[in-house]
Amino acid sequence: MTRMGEVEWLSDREQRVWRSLLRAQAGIETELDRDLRRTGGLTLVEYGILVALSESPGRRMRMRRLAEEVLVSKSRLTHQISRLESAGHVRREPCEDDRRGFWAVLTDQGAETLEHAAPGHVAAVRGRVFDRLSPAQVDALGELMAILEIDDPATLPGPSGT
Amino acid sequence: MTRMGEVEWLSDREQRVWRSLLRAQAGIETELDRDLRRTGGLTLVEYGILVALSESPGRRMRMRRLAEEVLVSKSRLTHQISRLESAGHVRREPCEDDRRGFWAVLTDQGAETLEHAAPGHVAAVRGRVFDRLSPAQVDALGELMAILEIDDPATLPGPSGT
DNA sequence: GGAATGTAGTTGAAAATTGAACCGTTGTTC
DNA sequence: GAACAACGGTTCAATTTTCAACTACATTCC
Repeated sequence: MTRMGEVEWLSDREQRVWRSLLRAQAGIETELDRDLRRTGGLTLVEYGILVALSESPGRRMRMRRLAEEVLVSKSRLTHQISRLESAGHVRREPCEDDRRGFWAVLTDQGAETLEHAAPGHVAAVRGRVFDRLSPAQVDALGELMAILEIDDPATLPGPSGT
Repeated sequence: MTRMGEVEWLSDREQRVWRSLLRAQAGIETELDRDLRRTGGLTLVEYGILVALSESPGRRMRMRRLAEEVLVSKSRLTHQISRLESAGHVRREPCEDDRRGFWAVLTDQGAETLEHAAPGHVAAVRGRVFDRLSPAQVDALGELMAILEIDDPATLPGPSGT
């Protein structure tokens, strides 16, 4: 079907699906971000960082790990944490057993901010996504996103898998 | 179910789906952007702009309309177009019948750049999305994204609709 | 026709992001 | 144990994005 040098174009159907996907993506992100910023005083990424920390043992996480968790570059995380630090939401602590490393630690104030922001954000997520879907559709969405979130196409089951 | 002042939290299932969604979103965007930048010398947004123009009659579009089409702010579009203009991909033309307005016009060079970038990008989209899904799954994805791309929850059919 | 109001698009400065270069530490290899 | 690669994290400069004015034209309404 696909020959060397030839590229199989997207079908009309795929084209439409792809554009819907892009629009849905953009819409969800910008709306939730705007909402969260307004009601909770946080960015979507900042929120993600605080959540990750709050769920981690000792409310702390190494920078590298945290960067992977929230899917941002090392550099960006450094800046992000600096801002959160000067806002009092996070504190940096040197790592005992690896003197290159630092812990990003959620402060009480940060936890408070998070708890304050969470209900509104959850409501927004519901309104933007889950309230629109039947349970079956949520399942379908979960299945699809599980496939699409994987970076490496090699480790995949599925139609092209066998 | 939902009482005043109370917020219904996400179920475990929803939580997992939500995180998958976020990761899939981020993964798709950053990977396709990186790829497109490397092989085509364009940003995902720039690509979107050129595509929109190429498909519009006269290869041109008013700024406002274009901004809506590619889902960026007016301001950002101005800058974006300025860059594309100084790269020779786009040209601005004053609008005859509305002297406030401008056309963003795709140049031949821009069209060429686009055509050169497209195959690689399409291949990347395939690899990142469609090759991983069965036709039935593509249909399901399309249905879901069609629901989620809509901004205004009011104009919705669906489970909460009646 | 003229005052008010809305719309198209730009500007400019502040803030955020990127990417490469960098520093100090850790791990590995011989 | 010395040399060297790899890692964790920051820094700096360049680029991009954002947000709030702002200009100029268009539209409305009396």
